Amino acid sequence: MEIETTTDYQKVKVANKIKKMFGHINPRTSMELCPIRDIMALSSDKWSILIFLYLGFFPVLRFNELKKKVYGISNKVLSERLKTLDRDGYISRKMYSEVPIRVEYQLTDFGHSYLKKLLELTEWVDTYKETIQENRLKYKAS
Amino acid sequence: MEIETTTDYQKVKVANKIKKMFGHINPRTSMELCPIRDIMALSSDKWSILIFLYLGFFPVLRFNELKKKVYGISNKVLSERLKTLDRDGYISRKMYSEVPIRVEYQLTDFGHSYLKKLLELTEWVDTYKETIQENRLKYKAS
DNA sequence: CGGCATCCGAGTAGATACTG
DNA sequence: CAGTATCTACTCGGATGCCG
Repeated sequence: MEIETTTDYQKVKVANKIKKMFGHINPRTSMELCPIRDIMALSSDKWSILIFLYLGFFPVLRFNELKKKVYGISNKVLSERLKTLDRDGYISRKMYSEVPIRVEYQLTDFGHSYLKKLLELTEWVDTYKETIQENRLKYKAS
Repeated sequence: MEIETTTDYQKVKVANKIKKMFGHINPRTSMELCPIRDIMALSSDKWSILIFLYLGFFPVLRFNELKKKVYGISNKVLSERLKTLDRDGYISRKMYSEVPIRVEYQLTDFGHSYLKKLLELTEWVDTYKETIQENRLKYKAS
């Protein structure tokens, strides 16, 4: 898999985007208070990524369906993640007071909007995952 | 900040992309072995994001320069992250055997390629960070 | 200067049991 | 069914000291 070189022009464009976002990039106090990093860390941790992907694939899922699909996740962590994603507006939680109780989760429009971007990053990683494996082997050998 | 609704057509497109990436999405054993999630978790954790952004903004940085900029990071963690990013091919590490020693880090073309995608996600978050704050307030109130 | 080794504390994850 | 409660285990981060 060949990586095209990034031109200086493109690098300047990237730098400008960063500058625009973090205009206050120099004063050290501002950057740490900036919420972007923490928001991203919450919505792109290893479990949340899977939750987003599954809800992007299956429009509606119940708690135990998610638990089965997001293999390896515990009740506790799934519950926490869903609560966080609900709180931040990425997913909606609908409870039906039947017996037994039924709760359905799905992406909101906001969540879909985020997933689109997350998916692009995921696709990049998918495209280059072998490259990364090779890089690791090379590194190990050196 | 208004979120445009995602059309059903777009949702199908997203689902297809996911299916293409995780064609083996059903057998529960495959998904967990899939390295994509772990690669993403490594390169989009809260510290790595800042390292990428700073190296995208300042083309070349030394260890202690990064440490000052990535405010709050410890020697140990910075060292670990840089090693991982170097191993995976995102950054290059050049050592000059002067006294005192000088080590320079910069993004590789591979790293620049990744940063471009990461930046798009970051921009999305930057655009909607107020929305997320509002969502949290609404959630708290409910 | 650029780390690595070591130790320690906090937080987080996981397993299990239990409940409305 | 959809969680919560509890406990344990463990990873991870932070601080410090040292060395080439």
